[in-house]
Amino acid sequence: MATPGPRTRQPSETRQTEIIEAVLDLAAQGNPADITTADIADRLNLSQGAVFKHFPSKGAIWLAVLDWVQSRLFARLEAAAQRADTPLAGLGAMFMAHVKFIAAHPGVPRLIFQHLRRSEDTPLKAGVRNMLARYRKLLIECLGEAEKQGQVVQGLDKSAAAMLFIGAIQGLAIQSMLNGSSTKMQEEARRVLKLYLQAIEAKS
Amino acid sequence: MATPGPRTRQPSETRQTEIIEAVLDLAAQGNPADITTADIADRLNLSQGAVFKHFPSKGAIWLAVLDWVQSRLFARLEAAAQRADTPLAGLGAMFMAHVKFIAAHPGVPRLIFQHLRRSEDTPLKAGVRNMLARYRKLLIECLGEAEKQGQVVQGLDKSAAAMLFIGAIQGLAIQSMLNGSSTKMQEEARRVLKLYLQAIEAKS
DNA sequence: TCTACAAGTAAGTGTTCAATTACTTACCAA
DNA sequence: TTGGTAAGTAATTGAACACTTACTTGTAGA
Repeated sequence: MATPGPRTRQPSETRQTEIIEAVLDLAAQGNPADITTADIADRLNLSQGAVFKHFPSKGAIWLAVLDWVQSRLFARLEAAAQRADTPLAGLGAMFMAHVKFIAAHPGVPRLIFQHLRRSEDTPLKAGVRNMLARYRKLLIECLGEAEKQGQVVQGLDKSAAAMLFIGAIQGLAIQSMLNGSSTKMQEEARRVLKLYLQAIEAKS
Repeated sequence: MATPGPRTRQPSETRQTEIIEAVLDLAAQGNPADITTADIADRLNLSQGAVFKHFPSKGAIWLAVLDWVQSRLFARLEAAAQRADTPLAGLGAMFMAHVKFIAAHPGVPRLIFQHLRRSEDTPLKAGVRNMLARYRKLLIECLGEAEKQGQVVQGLDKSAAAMLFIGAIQGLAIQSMLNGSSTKMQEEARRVLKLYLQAIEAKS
């Protein structure tokens, strides 16, 4: 038995991951901005004050969550790309992997958008920007490979293609945030992806 | 002279529009969630309490702002579409008109995303959803016209095409929110639009 | 001119929430 | 066994903020 009775006295490392998971769960249900340290504590059956034994501030929690998201998401994206046979198939696989990730963690888009909104340069926003830059780079590499192999039109505007790719996913994410259900999302994603590929594929 | 000296004692209707403009200005500078009624009052050289002479609650202010945005945006979109010669040109004109609107009112995407984040169904969120539905409908009509005239591929997935259109704009909006400058946005928009049209245009 | 009312102010109230404090308890190593 | 420390609690603090209240003032219309 791993956790007998009411969980007490976990090492800080464990608590930190528990807190991150709690935030993701709470973000999936409601407005991330409304998540309080008391909400987090409740979910772990802890007192509100105990949260601050494991993170120095609430901002530090957001940073840790962002870090978690980034490492998990990119692990999935890169794995999907490498499993594919061709660069273009890799792009498609990344698209669907990303959509799957969002469906599995519905709180993530909400979190991202929350930090985007601030116009000052917080560490949070820098983290989001960094993540998007990394994403663009990954996409442009893939597109470059595809161009070499003649899978996409020669002289393709790869920067614009990356932007449209990310925009398409963001559009889907927003759609699922609006109607609250991510059930149809997978199917819609397939159709949008198909259309996207029309824009970049080498003409037959 | 319309406004001599320190403005005092304006009719409520005037104040209401002043408040809406103040909110848009403040949202352009910072996090909309951080805008307080005191911030708004400061900007109009009023006391904080005076704001509530013109709106019953802060939520009513958000609703009024959303309404303002919706009516202005759609006026521009529809005008752009009608000025164009063909349905496809109309789509392009709408795209650029929307981007221009965002560049002119950088606070608007922030406001929209703010209300999207809540998962409960607030009137605000319903308003945003309604606006997006109206947008989709407008796009699908345009695409239908273009299909009739043979400007786009026959049997085009118009729903997916509308989604990709909106996603592309959202991607651009997020981009400009991230780097804080909307200067390059117009140029990037042109390139993304060109790519988008590749996806739907009838093959020559 | 005067008066009713819309528009304004200043000073609260109540609540929410992050962070702190003072204290307690479980656990591990010597 | 015992002492130090990491993990926990309950209670409090202080700031922020939406909204209210009691009162004042400018102004349009009779």
